[in-house]
Parts: sequence; structure tokens; C-alpha cells
Amino acid sequence: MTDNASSSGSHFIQAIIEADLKAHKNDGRVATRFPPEPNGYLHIGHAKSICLNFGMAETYHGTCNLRFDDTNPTKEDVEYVDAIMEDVHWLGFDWDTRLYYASDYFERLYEFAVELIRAGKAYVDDLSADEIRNHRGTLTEPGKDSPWRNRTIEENLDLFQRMRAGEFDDGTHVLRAKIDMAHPNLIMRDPTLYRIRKTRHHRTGDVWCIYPMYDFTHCLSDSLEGITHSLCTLEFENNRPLYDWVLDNVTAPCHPQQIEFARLNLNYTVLSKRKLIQLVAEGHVSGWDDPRMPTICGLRRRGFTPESIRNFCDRIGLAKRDSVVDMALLEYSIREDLNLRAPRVMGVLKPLKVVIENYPEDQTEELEAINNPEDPGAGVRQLPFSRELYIERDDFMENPPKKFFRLAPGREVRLRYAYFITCREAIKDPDSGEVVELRCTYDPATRGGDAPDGRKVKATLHWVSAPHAVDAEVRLYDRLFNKANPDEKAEGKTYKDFLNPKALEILTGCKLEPCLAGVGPGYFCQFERMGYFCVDAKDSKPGGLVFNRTVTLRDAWAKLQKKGA
RNA sequence: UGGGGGAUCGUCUAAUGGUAGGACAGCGGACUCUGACUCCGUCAAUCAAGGUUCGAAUCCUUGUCCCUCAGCCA
Repeated sequence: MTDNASSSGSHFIQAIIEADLKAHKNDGRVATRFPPEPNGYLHIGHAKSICLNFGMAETYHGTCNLRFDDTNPTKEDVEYVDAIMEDVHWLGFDWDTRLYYASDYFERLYEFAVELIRAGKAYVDDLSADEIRNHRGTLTEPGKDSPWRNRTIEENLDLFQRMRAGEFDDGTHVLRAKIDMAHPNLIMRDPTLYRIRKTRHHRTGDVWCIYPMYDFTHCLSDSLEGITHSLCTLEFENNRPLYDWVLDNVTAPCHPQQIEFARLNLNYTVLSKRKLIQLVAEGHVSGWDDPRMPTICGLRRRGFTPESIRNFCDRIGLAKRDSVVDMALLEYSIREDLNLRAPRVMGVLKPLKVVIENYPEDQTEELEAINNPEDPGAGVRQLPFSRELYIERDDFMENPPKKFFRLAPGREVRLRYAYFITCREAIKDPDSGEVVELRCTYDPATRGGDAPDGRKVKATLHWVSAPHAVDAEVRLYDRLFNKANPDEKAEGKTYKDFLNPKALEILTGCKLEPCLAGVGPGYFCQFERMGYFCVDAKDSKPGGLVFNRTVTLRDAWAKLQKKGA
């Protein structure tokens, strides 16, 4: 285990695994699994689980299976299984030949259920869902036995077989474990094992009309696959006694150990499947892969790299206490990665025209620019320079405050890799008073960006030559919510009331360096001084470039402005 | 209120009876042809009260707070 990128060298699950290994439990084998239900897209919270499960397998030279927990045909779909596989692969993990579906185990699961019935440990109940609920009791009061609890084994066997044969309608019968209706853990009050669902399954078709419940399926699937450590989130802690009960009461091949850890929470977003579905369904975002979404496909389209997400998962650590990780850590992780790898390029997002009055009308020259100061191997490129340029509108102020270092009337600044220029005049729209053009002069002696007389400027600006510029649409993305905890209870408000209207700002007519003319999906770069951007994989076309802002650069000036405000 | 879990800097996470450490965030500074990066410094925590001990985040007692369970969802 290398711990160069991790804040915690080890965590409690590693401690358990290492102790097991030392005791030669499971013959010294480590086998984990990632068991998604194909009823939604994967998000950053799943990434934590994926990194954990595949990571433990890798660290201890074991295996990690990908298993679809597809026991509820009313909610699941192949659309999701395909997307999930794509996302896991993209994150950098591989299940090799170990792709499984709980539905592949339906026949064996049925046999285990029969085994339970034969042992007098399961029974068919004719009660309705409502009646079962009424019999369950409450947190403080014991439940009542179902009148059908003591049927004979023969009768149960017959009924269960007929359930399978399709003789009964949905909801009329269920198979229940016979445990204890007075158990202090409600999960153990004769839990339902099978229900009737006359619904076509995305893999088994119409072969089955009874489907096993999670608690029955999961532990047995784990056992069938020889899983050693079954890692899941905290809310399943209550289910662990049942996980163990099932495995203890059938002839299961082995008894994996369920270990629970705290799921990931991130501020300024939501990670509940229900809410994510709602955002998509109600059109608050453009889809599962909207770059504002915390989904893996959303993050991918936003420009996050698999490495950055893996590093993030490494850094957040693992424990049993509920916690909320700061979005700033995710942002740090992607900046850290992109800083090293993203080529630097100049892009003017909100253009302000600049005319260099003393530069010849018909002249163009080429200036050399460094592609990535963090990576000497990235080389250099040529930038065209001419009399008419664009600079960032925010880089000019007519009446600059004290700490504003950029361009202002009479002030000299550097154009990156080019010349020092001095602002002579700001031309305004006579009606609106808005500054529409700057008249400047340049110092020919400062070619390349340094003054031979040694004089300094306080700012370096990015720019693009107007006649050479490539037009593009740029989508500025920000945090999905403007409240750290969108779920916090507030007077008649829900999380949707805290959706950040500025999470997406669309800019058109942005002016980019000519070298960007031919880039396509997969391309990412840093627009110097602005942030990291990538080509939108869906909407960008040759001649109609669309860039997404992955994340801004850290910005000391923005921070100063915020403080002043 | 029954059962099951959990409480360490603002946030996340180490320390398993022996100096409460790291990361992010914040603040200050150095450097800088990106107000970026990098570097340096700094702020800052053991839920509470008792007890055991030479010594307690860690063990014991009592209490407080938080999460979770009453789907034929997973």
C-alpha cells in the first residue's frame, strides 16, 4: 500500500482484513464485490464503495466481483447495467471475468428457500401487505404471529411451489422466514423472503413470477461467490443479524463477514438516488450526465478525471461515523491532477476589444508560448499577435480599487508572452456608458514579455488576436446548490429551493486561441487565469465548439473582492 | 420509548495506555510572465462529569447528543 496520496495510511476495514489474513481465515483469501442495483446511475458516493471494494482486492491480491443486485424487476433496466459497467471501467477498475447477476442465482435461491421450508424455518403467509404491517408491532411493542405461521411443511412446500407456478396474484402470498415476531430488531420479525411480481425481468424474462428479497438474496449471492468481506453502508447494520441468520440456516457454501462503513455525503450537492432521479425527471438538470450532477457520468462530462476521483476517495478516508465531506476537497483533487496534465491555452470568455494604436495595421507576428510550465515535455507553440485583440472584460476597470492590479486608464500591464501595453483611452457606448473598446499602445522593446530596462508590471493578462480567434460557447459550471446542506429543514422549503441558479452560465462568442480550432471530445486544457475546461462530449461540433468549465483556478483576487463585498 | 451504531481542529481522518499527527478549508508571508502552481509559517480538536493509572482520546461508571430500523425497496 502506497500512502503518498492518502491521508490515512490504513482504516478499520484494512485492520479487520489484515487480522483475518494473519489468522489465515478464508485460507488467506480476500474476495470482495461491488453490488449495485441497476435502477439508477452511479454517483460519487458509489465511487467511494467501488474504490474500497476493488481497492481492498488489489491491495491484498484478492478479487472483486461486479454483481448486479437485480431482484426487483419493477424498478430495474438494462439501460442502467450498461451505464454502470461503463462508469466502473472508466474509473479504472476491472472485474475481468467476474461479472455476475443475482438473477443468475434465482434457481439456487429457490432451492435454499425450499431448504428453509423443509427445516420448518419459513412459511407461506396469506396476509396482505397491510395486515403484515399491522402484525409487525412497533419499536417498543412486540408483533403478533400471523395466523398462517404454523402451516405444515407439506402445505408450505405446496403453496410455495404454486407461487412459483403463477397460481396466485401479486400481493396475495409471500414467503416469510420464521424467526421471532417479538424480536427487538424489527428486521428479524419474520422478514419477507419472496414476493409475487408478475413482471417481466430484464434478464430472466417471464421465467419467474416470484422474486427474492434483498436480505435473502444478498447474503446467499455473497456466499455462492465465495466473498470473504461483504462491505456495505451503515444503514444495513440492522440487517446484519438477518444476513447471518440466513447463512446459518441453510447449507451455504461459506459465511462471508458483513462490515458496514459510513456512506459518503458531500456538501453543496445531494447524493440520494431519489433526489437525483427527481432532478432529472423534473428537468432541473438536462439529464443524468448533466455536468452539474454528482453522478460519475456527470463528473466525466464536466471534465473530472478518474485519477482525481480515485485520489479523492483515498483522501476522504473510511470510518463508521456519519460525515459530510467538503466539496472543496473534490475541487482540490481535480485541480491537483489537471495542474500537472492540462495544456495551457488562452481563452477570453467575456471579450473586450483592444486596439494597439501604434501597431501596424497589416502586421501579424508569431510569439512563442509555453504549453505547460509543469511539464517541460509539453513543449511550446506559436501565438499570432496583431493590432486588434481581445482581453477579458474583468481585466479592465475604469476606476480601479486599491488592490486591482490589472488594466486601467494610463496603466501598463503585460500581455502574456507578448508585449507590455498601456491603456490610453476607454471608448464607451454613448447610450449605455458601457466600455466597448480600449485604445492602447505597446512597447516594441518588450517583445516576449520582458522589459530590457527592467521595469515591472503588476499584472499579466491573457489575450487573443481578434482576426485569428476561434469562436466558442463556454458553459461555466458551479456547485449545484447554494446551500451547504440542501436537506436542512427550513420553513416550508425543500432541497429544490436551494438549487443554485448560477450553477450554469452559458457564454457565447468566447474568443479562443486558433490552436483550439480542431479539438474535439476528450480534449481538456487550462484557459490561463480562468480555470480548467474540457470539450463537451455531447454538444461540441467542428465549427461549433462547446467547452465546459470543470473547475476554476484558485483565485486570490476573487477572494479579496468577496471580502470587500 | 425497544434494538443496533456513532461522537477527535471549521471539515475529513490518524493516534489501539506513553509528545493529540496529517489533509482540505481559513489566515499571514516568500516566489511568480497565470492574483495559478510551489514553498514557508500560522490558527485550530479528544461530547460531559466522575473513576482506575505514574500516565487516559484510548479502560470503567453515569449522563448528553447524533444516526438507523416498523417496504411485499435495496
